[in-house]
Amino acid sequence: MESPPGDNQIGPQGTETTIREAQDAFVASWGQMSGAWGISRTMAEVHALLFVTGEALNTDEVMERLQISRGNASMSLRALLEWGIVSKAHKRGDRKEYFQAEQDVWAMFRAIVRERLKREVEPLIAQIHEIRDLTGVKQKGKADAISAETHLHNERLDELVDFFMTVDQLGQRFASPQGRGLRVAAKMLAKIS
Amino acid sequence: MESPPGDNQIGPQGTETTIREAQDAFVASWGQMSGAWGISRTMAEVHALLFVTGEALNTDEVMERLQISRGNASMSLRALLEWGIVSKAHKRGDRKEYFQAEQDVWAMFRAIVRERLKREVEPLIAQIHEIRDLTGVKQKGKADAISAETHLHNERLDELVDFFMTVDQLGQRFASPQGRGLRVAAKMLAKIS
DNA sequence: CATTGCTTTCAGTATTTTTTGAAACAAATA
DNA sequence: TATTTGTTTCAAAAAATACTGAAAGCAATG
Repeated sequence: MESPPGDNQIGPQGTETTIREAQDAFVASWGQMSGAWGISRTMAEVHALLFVTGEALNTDEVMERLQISRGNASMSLRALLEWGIVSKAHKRGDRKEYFQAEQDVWAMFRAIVRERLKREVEPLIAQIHEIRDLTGVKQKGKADAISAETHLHNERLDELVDFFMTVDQLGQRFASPQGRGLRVAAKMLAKIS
Repeated sequence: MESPPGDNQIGPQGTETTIREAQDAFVASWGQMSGAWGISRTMAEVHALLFVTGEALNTDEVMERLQISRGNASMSLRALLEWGIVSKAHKRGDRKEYFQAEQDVWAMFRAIVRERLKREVEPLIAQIHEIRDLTGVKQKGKADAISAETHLHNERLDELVDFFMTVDQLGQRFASPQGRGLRVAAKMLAKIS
């Protein structure tokens, strides 16, 4: 069970324990980000585990490896399915359901962008629009009898809506399946000094 | 004190109460997003209030308007200062400190991007690098005696680091003061059908 | 259609995060 | 330097969130 001391490098002997250590470290790192990402620690950890092992695991394997309850594992896996970054798999001769993470990093982030637009950006746009209507519907024509204060208020909200609509459109483009092209564009853009 | 019924439109009479309603609605909407954004509800609400009023407010005004404690207001304001989206202001003849939100929406999001890169992306890159080193430092040369499993593991982490480094570079560009140009680029990119 | 194997749900519990409020601190004025 | 005014800190309390485990649900097999 114990690995030879000082053996944390490549080679036939220590490989498996080292990989597992690396996987655990990755799960912990990913899990730490959960707060900033607005998801639960477990959800991030389950995703990290599936991603870093690259395997299709069943609920019991996830429970065992992360030491979490069945309910927690089940809910986290379902949430990951809803985000579209984990999919179901089946093994012949096995009635269990297996789960595997999207392995293409860019595809994974496209799914996340798609989902965040749907859950955050688009509802916000709708809500700000409603709020905007409280102080007079947008109208290019006459400058009406609007107080200066109201005018500034309206401008602030309009700018915000405008920003989020731009983000939404850019995001949609990135998130679309054809968005693959953007990967190249992004890498080029990022490198140009 | 009471506004004429049915008067939620423009005009001298109901303007002030309507603006306040709109502001409160905005504060509530923004506050709802706090969870997804990984910040506390109060912090989002304080920011929303400063942004939507466009005024420089002092701690007491914020406490009163949002019905929160002094400690909470103080901590939220400091956090917003650290994010760089709220700044201090002083009024002559007044010893209180006033706080005002960045009003330029694009500048505000540049600050947020800058901060998230620093707090999330860059530490993640460093950590994944460390984890990557557990299973052999990146070396283009010889393909060594590495197991297929280790090889795949390494490839997964390398892809991830590569992705985050691209995001970091793109983000830096957007977040830089010269990133103003990107605003135009983004709007154009978003519109091209 | 009863049984078995597996998954989901959810009320109760535990944990984590956020908020409060009062004391300590700091800075300006008398 | 004492006093007054304003800000920050932080232990304790409250609130929100996440997790557990057992029961209910569902579907495949005998």
